[in-house]
Amino acid sequence: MATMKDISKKANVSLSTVSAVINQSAYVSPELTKRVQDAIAELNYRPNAVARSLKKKSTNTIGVIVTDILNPFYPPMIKGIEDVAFDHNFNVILCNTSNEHRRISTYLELMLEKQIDGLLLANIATTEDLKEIEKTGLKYVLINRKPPFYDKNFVGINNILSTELAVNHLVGQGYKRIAFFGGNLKINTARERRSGFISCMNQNGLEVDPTLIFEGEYTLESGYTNVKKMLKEVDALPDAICAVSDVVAFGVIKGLREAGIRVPEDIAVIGNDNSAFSENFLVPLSSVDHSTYEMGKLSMELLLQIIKEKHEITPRQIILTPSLVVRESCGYEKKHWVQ
Amino acid sequence: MATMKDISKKANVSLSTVSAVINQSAYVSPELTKRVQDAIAELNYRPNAVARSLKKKSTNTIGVIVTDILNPFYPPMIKGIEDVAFDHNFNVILCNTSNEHRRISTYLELMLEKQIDGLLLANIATTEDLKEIEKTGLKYVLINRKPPFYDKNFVGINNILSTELAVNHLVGQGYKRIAFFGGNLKINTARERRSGFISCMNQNGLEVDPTLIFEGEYTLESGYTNVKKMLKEVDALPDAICAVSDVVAFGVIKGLREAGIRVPEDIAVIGNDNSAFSENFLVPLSSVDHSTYEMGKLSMELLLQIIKEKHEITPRQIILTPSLVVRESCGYEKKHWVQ
DNA sequence: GTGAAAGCGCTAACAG
DNA sequence: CTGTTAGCGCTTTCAC
Repeated sequence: MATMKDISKKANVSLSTVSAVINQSAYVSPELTKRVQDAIAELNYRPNAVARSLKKKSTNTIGVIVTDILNPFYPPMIKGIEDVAFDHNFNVILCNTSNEHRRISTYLELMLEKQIDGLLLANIATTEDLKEIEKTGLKYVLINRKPPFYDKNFVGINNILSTELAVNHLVGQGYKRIAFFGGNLKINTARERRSGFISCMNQNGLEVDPTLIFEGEYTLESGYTNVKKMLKEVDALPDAICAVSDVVAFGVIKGLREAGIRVPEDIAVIGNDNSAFSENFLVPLSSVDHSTYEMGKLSMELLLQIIKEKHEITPRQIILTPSLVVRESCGYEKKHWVQ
Repeated sequence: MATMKDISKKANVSLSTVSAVINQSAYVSPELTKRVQDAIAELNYRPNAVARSLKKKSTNTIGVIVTDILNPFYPPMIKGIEDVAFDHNFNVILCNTSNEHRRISTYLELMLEKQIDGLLLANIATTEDLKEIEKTGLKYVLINRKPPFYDKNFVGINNILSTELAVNHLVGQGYKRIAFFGGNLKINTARERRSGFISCMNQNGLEVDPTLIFEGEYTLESGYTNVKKMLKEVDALPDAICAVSDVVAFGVIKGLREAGIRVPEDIAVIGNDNSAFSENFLVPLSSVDHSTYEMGKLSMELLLQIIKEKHEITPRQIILTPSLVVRESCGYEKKHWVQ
């Protein structure tokens, strides 16, 4: 691999002149410029980014940590991140914890050693995790979930509104006895969506039956086991189910079907987050779109800003607005009866 | 950020002693070792990987280039790559071309400048692309697709066998008039799957009707438009359709359903590659699994070997064996009538 | 405007 | 076994 030195010899100029034409950081006479450029072309020279990084103390590289790339929630987000990174000549190092929480520390150390310029983290929900991140001193922004009282850089969605949209759709379709299949209440999104559900039910003058509120995880299994539990324990089944996320809704529908209960004919189901799988799920799932691609984009843009600012910039929290996506799982026709 | 120099001062030893304990590259007396370790802990020192890389000319970083991370084909592969990278303290830089072919060149340059140790590329099918890759001089392995006459490092699947498995399943279910919805014949996998189809039909003593062989792309749209075309132009519809990939099968099924044709009651459909979407597709899709996670893992392991070898290692091509996955789209019960 | 020289943080000879 | 030293390839003052 040719180096700057080779170029300077070949072009018969000094190192700093070569540097100046490469970085356009100072005026260089046309003749010298051309000589340098020719030499670069001739030797097929490419600047060595690691040497440059060592000197400049910046790598044009960011890390992104996600819990499970197999979860359809992430690919659009990652794509969003990567797209703006590409436009700014940044590279992204992908860290997939595979839900092994302890991998995070290892990744953090590796990133630190690699001198990345910033970090994007999806679904950090606990104060302990946050502490570990803060300890690195890296610039970062959190995506989607956040620890309690977190007031720094963040991009996420209006979770309360997301369940309100879901509930209102259900109510609009004529459903009244609505169950909620929630997530782990240690996670802010689960708490917010749950409270959105309750307040929206109230606002619609609907009673919320506490035996129809389930806690769980953001997994298909959780939806599945909870629905089985409901089928066994609850006397009066709901006529609709509002799930905290699409994967949970998937589990719900699978459980329902296994029990011979039809969706939406017998029970309607609505998801939340509009995963890529939902459009063509066994029964096309009505959901609430979270524009995760946009989340990825915005978080990367925010991070770029933070990186570029010399002085501490005042934190920004970007909260996106979700939107309803009507498909078939809440009864496509029923709508018309009601309105 | 503390440097080795800080450590050496604090511990009152020389730089090389510090280096020796960090890299365990030479014997250091227990006392000195301890003094160094204490200093490291006290100053919260982390070695600077970019300085090390500059010196060692190796970055413990690899790049992976994929065409579209939104395609469910990739996440398992990426996970496989990332998992073995993690185990070897390597980081992976993700490059998503978003199907913009020209992005490849930019990524290649960026990677080169960043001095990555190796490159993994999924779905490179043309000689031109290959040339560009070769020009970088980087160590690399190709995944899934390969250009004509390519004889270097590669990991993929036995494509011929994959369609044979599909056809045999169809035949076993009692179907005889079978259509093939293929891919772009510029791509080796499409060619191989097509020839697997034809030869397997022959071996089963079945006629292949040329009007029932379609060329297309590896997209949902392609399956959809081709099936519409078939419905319009073909007099005697097939009783089964063998699709070149799962997304193509998705398009086929959507088109069929729109036309009021039931799957599998009226026409059976089988996919190929068993995407994550297939299990819970509108009608659970029978398919042929390609173990893409395994492909990712093996390709990364191969790349690691290549990187470590001093001298040119003889190329290896790893061809995985696909396996049939029976779900509902080929008639679950029919099986029993036939056998 | 151009060139010489110092140094980013680390590794690896090489002496001692 | 420990310490000194010379770079890795680049950027950036600072003289000229």
